[in-house]
Amino acid sequence: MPDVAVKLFDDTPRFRQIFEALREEITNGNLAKHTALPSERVVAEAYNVSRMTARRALETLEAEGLSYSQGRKGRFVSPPRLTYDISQMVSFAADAQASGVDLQIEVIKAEQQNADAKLARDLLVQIGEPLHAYTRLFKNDGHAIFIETEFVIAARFPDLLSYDLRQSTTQLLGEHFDTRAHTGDVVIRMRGVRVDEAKLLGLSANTAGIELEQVIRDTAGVPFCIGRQIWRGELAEFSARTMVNPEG
Amino acid sequence: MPDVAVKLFDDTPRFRQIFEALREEITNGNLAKHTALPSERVVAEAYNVSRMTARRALETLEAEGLSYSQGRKGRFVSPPRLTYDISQMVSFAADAQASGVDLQIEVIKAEQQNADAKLARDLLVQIGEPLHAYTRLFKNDGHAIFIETEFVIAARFPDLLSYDLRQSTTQLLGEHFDTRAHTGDVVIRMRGVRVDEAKLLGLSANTAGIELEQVIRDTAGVPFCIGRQIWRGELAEFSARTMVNPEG
DNA sequence: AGTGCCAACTGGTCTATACCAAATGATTCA
DNA sequence: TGAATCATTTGGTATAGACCAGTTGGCACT
Repeated sequence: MPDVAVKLFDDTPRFRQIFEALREEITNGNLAKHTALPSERVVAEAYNVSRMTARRALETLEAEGLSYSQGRKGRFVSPPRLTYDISQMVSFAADAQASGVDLQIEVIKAEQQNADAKLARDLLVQIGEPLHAYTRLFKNDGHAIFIETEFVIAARFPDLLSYDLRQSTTQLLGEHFDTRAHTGDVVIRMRGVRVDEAKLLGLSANTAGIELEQVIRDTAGVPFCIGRQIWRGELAEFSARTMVNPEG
Repeated sequence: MPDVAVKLFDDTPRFRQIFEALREEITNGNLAKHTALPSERVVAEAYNVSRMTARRALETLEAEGLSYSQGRKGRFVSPPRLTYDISQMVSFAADAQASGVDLQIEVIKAEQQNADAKLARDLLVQIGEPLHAYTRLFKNDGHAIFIETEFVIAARFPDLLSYDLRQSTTQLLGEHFDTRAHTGDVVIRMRGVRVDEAKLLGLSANTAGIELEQVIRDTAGVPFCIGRQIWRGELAEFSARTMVNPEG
């Protein structure tokens, strides 16, 4: 009766033992990235537990960022994290492509909107001001990593939406509208992803992600772009260089 | 048969409907922060579902950062997020106290360690170099928000551990060792909390938190302190000011 | 008034089962 | 060759029970 023996000498939860065993497999490098993990039912039988316990173990892997779920397709080994340097005002797209990351951009939506109270405040415009709003899905190796929605003042960049948005918009605005990003404010927080976001990112609802809000200003200090990103939390990390404010 | 009627016209999962109902209660302001939420069994009976489904709804609240669990004490309404400005090199402690946040610092551990490979690299010292290592738990209103472990070069700050560590160490190092933080590198990522961290933070294992790693340098550009923080993700957000690098 | 104990909570873990819908893959038919 | 079909496998949701171990509050005894 090996099961009983285990329980006598190890009171860590069963699901956690299984989780640790699976984690070993991944971190050892036995399983390459994007490899399929055993299914809930297979794990349940292999470790002689109920499916719910096996599921728990697999979900814990996901919480640790070691695997990701593709709905009813199965679970897969996560690739290593991407790093996004937020203290440089280059866009993630430009940055990633420069360092050889295989990046795809998919335009989900592009439309004209009117500024709500929050957008108006951040962009220093009146409520109701027409804005271009476009949402794009960023993928690495064909796997979704984050969704970004950007808002720019339509009057300043009239025909922006007629350009191909599957590229760095920082570059687009620089080349065609002579507007260069100079300073910005960033806020990073963890939050649960919404249902629609979860669908695009290919993860189950009720998972947490990292939200990144950016206000971008030109050389005159005038804000011209608001960006809101929601990242798969396990696939990214954000770096910054900081400095004591010289004026105190 | 109201249950059937609901199911006919709303196919969102039952646990999600309950979650949304509970969320309403909180965001409406009907429930003050740190108020106890109904228990799993109470919710189960109130909504006529099994306990596991009620549990699921309550866990979703937690994932959204709207509540926190205190183990077998119950679940409670979360307070609003704290903001930590990472682009200023003032410590969170100094910053928080200046803006009137009720902050308590608890020293968990303080000891001498030898630098491992990673610490040695970041601090520009030899592997094995003696370091002061101290771990502190930061609380707001009596509720844990993050754990910080700092590593400083022992030779440079010989009797640091004899001071009261329940204060901003940035200030401590400035006052007693004439060392001022000038530049730094920060990395932010989401990750699952470890079992020991979960215990200190008062949350269940397998939850995700935000890790913040800092390298702090003096006015000469020499690194003298490594800080590693793990935050309750739902209780914080991190802001930064960014700027295009003038030298390109 | 204090103390210690016990019963009634709480969440944490786990089993065994069930049905659904999406995805997959093999088979069959045109 | 190509398209439609169907059984299998997948994760998602849900039920109804069970036992355990911390927490709490009241009750009885000092």
